[in-house]
Amino acid sequence: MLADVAERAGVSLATVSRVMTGRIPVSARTRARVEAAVAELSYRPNAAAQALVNGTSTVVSIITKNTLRWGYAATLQGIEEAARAAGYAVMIAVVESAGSVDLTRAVDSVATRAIAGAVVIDFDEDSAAVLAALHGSVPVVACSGMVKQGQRHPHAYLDDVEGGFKATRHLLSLGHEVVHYIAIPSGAEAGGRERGWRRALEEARVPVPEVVQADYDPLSGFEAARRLPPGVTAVLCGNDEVAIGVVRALNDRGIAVPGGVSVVGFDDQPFAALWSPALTTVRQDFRDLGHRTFAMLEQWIDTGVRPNDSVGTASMIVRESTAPPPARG
Amino acid sequence: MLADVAERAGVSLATVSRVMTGRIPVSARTRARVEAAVAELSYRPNAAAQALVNGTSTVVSIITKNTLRWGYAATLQGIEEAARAAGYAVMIAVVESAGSVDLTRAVDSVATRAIAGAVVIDFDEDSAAVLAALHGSVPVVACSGMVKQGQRHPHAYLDDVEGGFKATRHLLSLGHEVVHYIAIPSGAEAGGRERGWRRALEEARVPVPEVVQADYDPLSGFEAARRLPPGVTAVLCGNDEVAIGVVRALNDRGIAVPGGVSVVGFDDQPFAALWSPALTTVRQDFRDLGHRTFAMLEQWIDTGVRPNDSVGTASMIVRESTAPPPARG
DNA sequence: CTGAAAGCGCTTACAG
DNA sequence: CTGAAAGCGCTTACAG
Repeated sequence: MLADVAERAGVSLATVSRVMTGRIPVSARTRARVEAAVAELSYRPNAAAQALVNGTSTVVSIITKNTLRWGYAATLQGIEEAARAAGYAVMIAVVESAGSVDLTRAVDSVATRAIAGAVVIDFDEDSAAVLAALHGSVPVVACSGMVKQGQRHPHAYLDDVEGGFKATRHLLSLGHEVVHYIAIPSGAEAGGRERGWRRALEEARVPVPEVVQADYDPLSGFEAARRLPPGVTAVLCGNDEVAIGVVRALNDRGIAVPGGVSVVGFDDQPFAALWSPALTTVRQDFRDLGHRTFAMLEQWIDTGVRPNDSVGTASMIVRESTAPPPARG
Repeated sequence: MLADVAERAGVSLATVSRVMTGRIPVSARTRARVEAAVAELSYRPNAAAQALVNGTSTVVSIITKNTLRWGYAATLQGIEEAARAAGYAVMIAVVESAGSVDLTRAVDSVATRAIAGAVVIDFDEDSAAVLAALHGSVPVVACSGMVKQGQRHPHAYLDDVEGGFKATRHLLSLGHEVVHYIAIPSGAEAGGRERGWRRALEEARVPVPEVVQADYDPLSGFEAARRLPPGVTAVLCGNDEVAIGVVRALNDRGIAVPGGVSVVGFDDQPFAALWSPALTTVRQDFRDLGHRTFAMLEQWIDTGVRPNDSVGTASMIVRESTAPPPARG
């Protein structure tokens, strides 16, 4: 194709290449001729050939377990935005399980593709497994909900521990004597939330009840709420969707929120503010997490120096679903 | 790199290439030697070189305006799943606006990258603009919420018109005399919903009230609800999130749902079933839409013959947010 | 069954 | 400022 342009413009391949890359001086006349030819032929360089000769590419790969759930999708959006702004195209590789097939695929996606770097959304154990299997041909940066020491790859973090801690403190300060936790599936992210909850209870020298396990969705929250022991007055949920199910289950049993039980969510999804009752929750800025993660990757690609970790903060959003515990009967 | 393997195994480049591609007979002994060398060197073929020589690639590109909102994200997930199952890697190109920069980028992403084909999530005008600008170097399939005639590219459809129609019929059959519509931003998808609503009203020879415009999010639904005229008894919303905001706005004015006003959502997002009241809504299977879209693309890539359009169906999910209108005061 | 050689579409020293 | 040539890492006729 380059050859077509060269012929049309009456110059050599090299010259066309020079005006396309724009790095080396070309006379104005020649440049104009070439540009005209490019336009007439609506020529587009072949990315594969460029990648081959340059040894580098302008694509980055995002490795993730999921693309639909709020935390993942919002983080993905943040990464994509930042990558696009920096002129990179993005590939996405989904690792559905830690099975060797999926893992190999994901690892290959960074090893065999001509990519400039990769980011892994390290929110769960499957992504963590991929991360562990990634050996450094290109820069790889990860993001996660909980600060972990001794990671092989640089990380951008959200502070889920702080989030869980603040939420639990909030409930305690309202006068609740016990705060229950309904967990989303474990992995780094959930782990941090639970850990913050536990720490707040321990610091307050208050009993730490058994964790009730849910999945990510509202229905699992609904079912988990049934497994809550009697006498509960406050519950922190692993995410807002679970909280929705919990509130509904409570209401169905004739228990008002927050009159009978206080409920706190996690994430501050868009619907949280408009729920009835509006959900008290912990806001995590996943999009910013994505921005930070990509910024680290870009810096690494550009300068060759491994970036430092980055940490975000969680903020408490108090709305209508929490209140002091009901007076003892 | 191939050369390293060849040297290590004591064979020619061609032989290594043959065992890698597996298409041409190689003696068992040679194959074993090569495979051993591949393993020892943990050799991975360079995708750029392969793409260059093969002229084809195993990546498909997804072009979309958004990756976070429910309809887009669920469709994206469906496409990705199907692509992965078929052995394709996926790139994603986000077109944030119809501005020429964004448009050019998106078009280039299919023109310059070595891709096997592309799918565009044609839910809005910006994606439609990209679609219109795509001229056929590789197969391109689109998906959309409303059947449109005379499309240049094959489409997989959701039947939003049917969905809007069914929802409106449901409200009418409950005894409502007027059904209002709160629209999400227009573009193909929203357009179909509105069209179905309008058709149901016209068929019933009932007045068609003015459309109230919202955005995609709950807050915009909340605000839109304030612009509803007095005396409303039934409202169909462009999506579930808007419905959430509408319910809340109504409640804040002391109007019960469904006691005072019936509200219907659209999409059946996971939270809809656990809402209070549980949301009556129209289920659209976006994930299946993604599967169908990719299947069409794959067929086109494999057989070279342009696929036929595919149409899905919308189903009505009746829950708690709809009821007969209140008795006249 | 296996090897030597050409070629995929570019970029970039190296000469002029 | 511009061109001829080599080379990026593979695959695939073409000979043997």
